[in-house]
Amino acid sequence: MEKRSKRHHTPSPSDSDSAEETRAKDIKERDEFAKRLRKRDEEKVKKVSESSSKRSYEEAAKRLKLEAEDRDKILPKLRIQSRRKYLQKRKDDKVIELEDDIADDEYLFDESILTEREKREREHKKTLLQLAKEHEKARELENVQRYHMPQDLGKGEKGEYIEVDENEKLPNSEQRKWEQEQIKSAFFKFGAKDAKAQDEYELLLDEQIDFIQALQLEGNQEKKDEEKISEYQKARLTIEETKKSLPVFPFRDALIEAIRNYQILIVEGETGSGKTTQIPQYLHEAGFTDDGKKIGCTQPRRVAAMSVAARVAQEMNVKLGNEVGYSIRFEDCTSDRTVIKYMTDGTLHREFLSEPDLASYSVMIIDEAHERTLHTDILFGLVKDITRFRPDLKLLISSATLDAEKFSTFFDDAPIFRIPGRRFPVNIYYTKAPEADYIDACVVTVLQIHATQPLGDILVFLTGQEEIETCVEMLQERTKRIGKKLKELIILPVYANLPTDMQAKIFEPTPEGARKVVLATNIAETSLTIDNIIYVIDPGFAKQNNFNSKTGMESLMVVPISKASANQRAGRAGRVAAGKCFRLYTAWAYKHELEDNTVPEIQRINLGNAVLTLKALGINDLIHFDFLDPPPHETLVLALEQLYALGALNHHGELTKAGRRMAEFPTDPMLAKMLLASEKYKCSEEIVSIAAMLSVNSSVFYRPKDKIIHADTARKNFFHRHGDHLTIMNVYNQWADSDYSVQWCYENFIQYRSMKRARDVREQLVGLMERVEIDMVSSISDDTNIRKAITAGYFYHIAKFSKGGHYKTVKHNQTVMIHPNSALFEELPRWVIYHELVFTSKEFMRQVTEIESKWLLEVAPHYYKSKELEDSTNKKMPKTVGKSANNF
DNA sequence: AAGATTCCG
Repeated sequence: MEKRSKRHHTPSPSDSDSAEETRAKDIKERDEFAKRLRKRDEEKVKKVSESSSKRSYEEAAKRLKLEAEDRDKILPKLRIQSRRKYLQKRKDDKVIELEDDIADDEYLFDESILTEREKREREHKKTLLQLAKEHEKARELENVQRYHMPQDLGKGEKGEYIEVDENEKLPNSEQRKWEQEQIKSAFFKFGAKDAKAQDEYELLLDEQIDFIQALQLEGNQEKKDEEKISEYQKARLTIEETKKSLPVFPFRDALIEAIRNYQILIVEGETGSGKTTQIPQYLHEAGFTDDGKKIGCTQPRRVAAMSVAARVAQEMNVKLGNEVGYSIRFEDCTSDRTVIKYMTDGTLHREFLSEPDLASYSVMIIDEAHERTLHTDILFGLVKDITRFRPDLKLLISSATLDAEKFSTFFDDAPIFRIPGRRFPVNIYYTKAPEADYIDACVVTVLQIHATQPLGDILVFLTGQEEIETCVEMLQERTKRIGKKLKELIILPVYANLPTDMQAKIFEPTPEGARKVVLATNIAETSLTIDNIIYVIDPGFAKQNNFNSKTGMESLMVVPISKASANQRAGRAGRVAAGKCFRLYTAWAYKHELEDNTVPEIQRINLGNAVLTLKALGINDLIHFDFLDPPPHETLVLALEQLYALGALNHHGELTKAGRRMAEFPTDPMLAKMLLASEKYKCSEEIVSIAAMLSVNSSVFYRPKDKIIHADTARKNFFHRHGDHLTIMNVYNQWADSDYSVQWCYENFIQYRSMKRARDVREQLVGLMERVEIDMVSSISDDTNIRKAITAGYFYHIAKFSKGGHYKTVKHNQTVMIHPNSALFEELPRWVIYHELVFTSKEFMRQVTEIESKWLLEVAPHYYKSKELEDSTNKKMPKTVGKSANNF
């Protein structure tokens, strides 16, 4: 608190008596509020368990599958099966809904195919030109000897590149030595064994890249045949036999014994060992649930929690949602009978608010701990603390390799239990020299593999949608040029924003005699697994989000991946047979330029909500909270400072009643404050819609390349003259008026998926508003009230149009700009409030709304003095008459 | 005049 800027009020000593009184009163009210919450929770648990124990298996399974349908990452096989089943079964509402969904999907899908084709033809010439240019560029950069950032490309100036250190050039440099040590076989040349193939391939391809084979990623499965048979047999194996065939099975008894003997155990097991599905069952069988307590297991992803729970329910032959269940946001599929509960890490984190001692659990398993999500990182500290006063609680931290030692140290030297995985060896190849243009290098490598390597699908890791699109175009162009001399190459993109049906294509089996290339973002690193990948191409980059707590600005940058990430990528080649991974960087770069591990999320993002939740859990000293890797000090200070300014903490750093209410919302504290403020301004209906729209990450407007003009005019039809918050409210309300129609979204260039999500979020928020005792009321005719409520939450995010002709933030006096997508881009009002600050090509404010400065004194008198809000010039700002001011 | 990586509550 002491770091607050001096221009803000500080309570003066003379106030202190009455201040003490109000503080005591507030804390009393807070505790009473908390008590009411607890009571409501108990009632809710009763209700839920009554209703869900009645629920039939079919119903539960259907719910799961419906959710799965909605998700993008489920195997199409499953989808087809489930669709068929539905059609044969009862034709209840759910089925009709599902059919509609499918029909809608196909409708959208057909359209996108058409436009794709159109686009391809139209841009054919353009692509050729681009290709030529890029080749030129690559040649120019040929001499560059350094692992570099990809955004350097395109700047086109040699001078921007740093040449290698002189040392590295020396004949006996460390690099050389090291590489020689590592190299097992000589140069790996494509098709070297087959002279004929080699000749043919030289004719086809005018470029090639030399690779060097270095280390091998150890596997423990030797022959493919063996696996093939077992794969075939697996289908006919009984569940019991399948369970026995898992690598974890032989360790069953030893594992149970270890858990009996130690309170905390680190389980190190590779994927495919069966640990996630089997260990909870072993513990259940061994009597860990006899006392009426549960076994909990957290997962970083929703799909994982659902599908693993479904699998375990099947193995145990029980109804999903009864003895085995799962709990994720928007959906709690558990009952009072549940003894094995899978959930997302975020769900458990929130659950702490209602059950801070995990009293209903006998064992808690934190799975996939190596992924180091924000939530698991916080759970580490919380759960470690609990084991101190609950000796009966067992704790398992489950992680894939490498990090186990670190976890062990953190958890007071807990023993490490190792379980082997099931994986085939992967040979790793590095480039001999660094590649100047890794997109081009990817294309060349794909073709090299295609021309010379035995059949098997290829997975290429790129950083984003745009890169993937250009790479797809390049590959299409070059394969066309090569013609029929090579076998068919099926080129498929995958990234999160790709429509569901396009995503599903990557799961379709590759036709006989053809080869599939999947161009993916790091979505393919963990979130989805593609069968039959034999070759992986890894340029070594990914996009990463970073939060700068000094400026409060987020940025998305391309950075080199970590060694851990590189190995995860390589591992994707060894799932069905021995594979090969081609790294488009040198062995030297891998060894010396890549970090061991990716910086954990907790050190890279805004911690506002996390800090509030911890405060609500009664953890007052956050600076000394037991973090595995502590977040930057400034990030914590900023979060605390903001919470104080928002009134969530009092000047003693204690949680206030407002803070306790805010903690109920799974959102950024400022957004939570805005929701609370809607009570005073009688516009909770509108604010809840705005909040829901703000939390779907700006992917509401759809903007296909070939219909940019249509999309932009469609977007402008929603514009509100006072700004973006009211614009997105317009979108939501009109969509609701259309009865949540898919067709409406399509016509208005709105992403249906985002809207659906906004609707889910909105429903949840409405429930939470009731929980924090706020009535839902509407004030649609008065946008001033709505804007005041927004201001009450976001008074930290104010910018003022200055004399220099640009905006400056009030807090940091930092020059920022209105994002070109904003409704106010051409308006330039004097005072604006913004939702977020993002650094891309410039410092942009995203989601901007006009306000009046006097409101700041009304909503945040403790934070603003009238003096600093005075306009330095008395002249009115000349306003551009926006052609786009199209109000409702 | 910009441009979406990925999860999670």
